[in-house]
Amino acid sequence: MAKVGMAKRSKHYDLDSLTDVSLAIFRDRGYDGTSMENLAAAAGISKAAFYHHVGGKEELLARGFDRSLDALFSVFEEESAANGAAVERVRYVVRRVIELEDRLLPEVSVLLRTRGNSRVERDALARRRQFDRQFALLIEEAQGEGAIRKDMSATLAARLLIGMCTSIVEWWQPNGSIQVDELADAVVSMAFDGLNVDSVVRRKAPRRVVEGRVTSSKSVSAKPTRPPKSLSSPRGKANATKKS
Amino acid sequence: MAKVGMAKRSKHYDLDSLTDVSLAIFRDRGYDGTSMENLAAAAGISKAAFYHHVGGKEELLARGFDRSLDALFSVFEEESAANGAAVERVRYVVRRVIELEDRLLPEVSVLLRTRGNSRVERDALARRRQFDRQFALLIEEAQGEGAIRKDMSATLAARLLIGMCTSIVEWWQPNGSIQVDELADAVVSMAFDGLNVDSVVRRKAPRRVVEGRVTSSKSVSAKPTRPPKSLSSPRGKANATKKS
DNA sequence: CCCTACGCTGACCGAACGTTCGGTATGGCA
DNA sequence: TGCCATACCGAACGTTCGGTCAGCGTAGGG
Repeated sequence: MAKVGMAKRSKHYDLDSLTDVSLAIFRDRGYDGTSMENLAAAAGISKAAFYHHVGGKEELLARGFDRSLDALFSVFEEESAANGAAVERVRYVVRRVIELEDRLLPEVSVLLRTRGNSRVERDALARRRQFDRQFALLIEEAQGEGAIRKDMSATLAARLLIGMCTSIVEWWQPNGSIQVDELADAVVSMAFDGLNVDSVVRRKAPRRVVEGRVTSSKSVSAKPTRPPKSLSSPRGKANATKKS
Repeated sequence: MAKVGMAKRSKHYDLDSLTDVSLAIFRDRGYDGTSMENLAAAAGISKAAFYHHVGGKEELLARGFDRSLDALFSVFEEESAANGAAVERVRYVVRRVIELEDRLLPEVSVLLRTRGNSRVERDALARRRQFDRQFALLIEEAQGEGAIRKDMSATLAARLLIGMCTSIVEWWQPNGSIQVDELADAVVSMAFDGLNVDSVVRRKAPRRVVEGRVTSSKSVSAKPTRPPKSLSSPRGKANATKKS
């Protein structure tokens, strides 16, 4: 049980970093399309050595699911998601989800692509559906407060809105040319104001306008309180090689 | 070569119907998560019998890709997508894409989930990216005509818009309680008018308003010329059984 | 009534899968 | 120095994969 000094002495691999690597590979080959050989190669060790640190393929998947789902649900617990006008809470959750997609891109991608072929996957799907339900409830609340149009069912609006958010993981690359905040602004703005030209000019919210144009061309719509820069998860590197 | 009367005599399986079955299974197990045994079982025949009709697993995938991509690109060729105001053409394409997702749900689902693990998949991805590029061009054109806000890049707007559309395949079920037209209306309306309460009341387009409310609570925004009810593709039935 | 062509089967193939095992190198501590 | 836990490897495990094959039953034309 001599664990003292372990973290220092062992300059080698640990479950967390191998999970990082694995999820990155899962993300771009798909879980079923990834072999343990792929993962070991990406980590730079043999398959057997890989198994020395990792319980199995499905454990890695489960850890990825937990990472994203825990992060997703914790959003609802946050101050700005629990108090205030429902619309603002919706906006806040949307922003936080997008930030999560940036910070936990592989985890969220893998979660969103899961089809429920195993027990682990089905459990994750159930939790995810629970999240969607909770989000739809928020939308409904905002409708009740008269802040979101009622001519569309809350369920449908919620599906389309989180659908727009989740589709981001398909093309998003962290540390790319576009900033996460810009992206979040764009999504919130498009979702609430629409793409029409006159969308920007709103009478409802007080917004400074100069000669018929909004003063800032970027970061349009309302900005709620900024979320905290907390939580864990460092990202590992991985060099994958595709087959065929 | 006595092919006369074949179609009549052979009341059994053909490539097209087996492709239908296979794509349905691919849709809910994922391509890599599906075995030929799964497909044969879903078709109700032995694996060997299945191979009697089908060239191989990848052929089925390729046929699915072709079905969706051909249908997707043919949308651009249609009258309403080629002529008129760019915004209307955007709206039209969005509607047609949603209809395609309804009519070719398995095909489109499989296409959208492809990760490029083989030559066939990479080719399909390339074609799909080409579609997205063409769509972004349309958006750009609409911006140039002053019909879509310019404070968001055409690329980003295109990604979010088609992202909203493509996310539909994750939960949509044909012949469900909600109609395809309603869905398309909702998407177009949310994308262009936004979710804000005052979104419905627009000064730009002439729209009848009674006491500050739009006359119709459903089917809000503009409706372009209806697309044709053409093209092929009957759907087959399949009873899949999950593993684990 | 036989012949042939076709639809289909069970038995099977080599390869790749996830996983395990026997064994070796290493490095901190007794 | 000797010891042992740890990190790692090559090889192989049993299973499942995508795919093949020789042969069987039968329908239809001669």
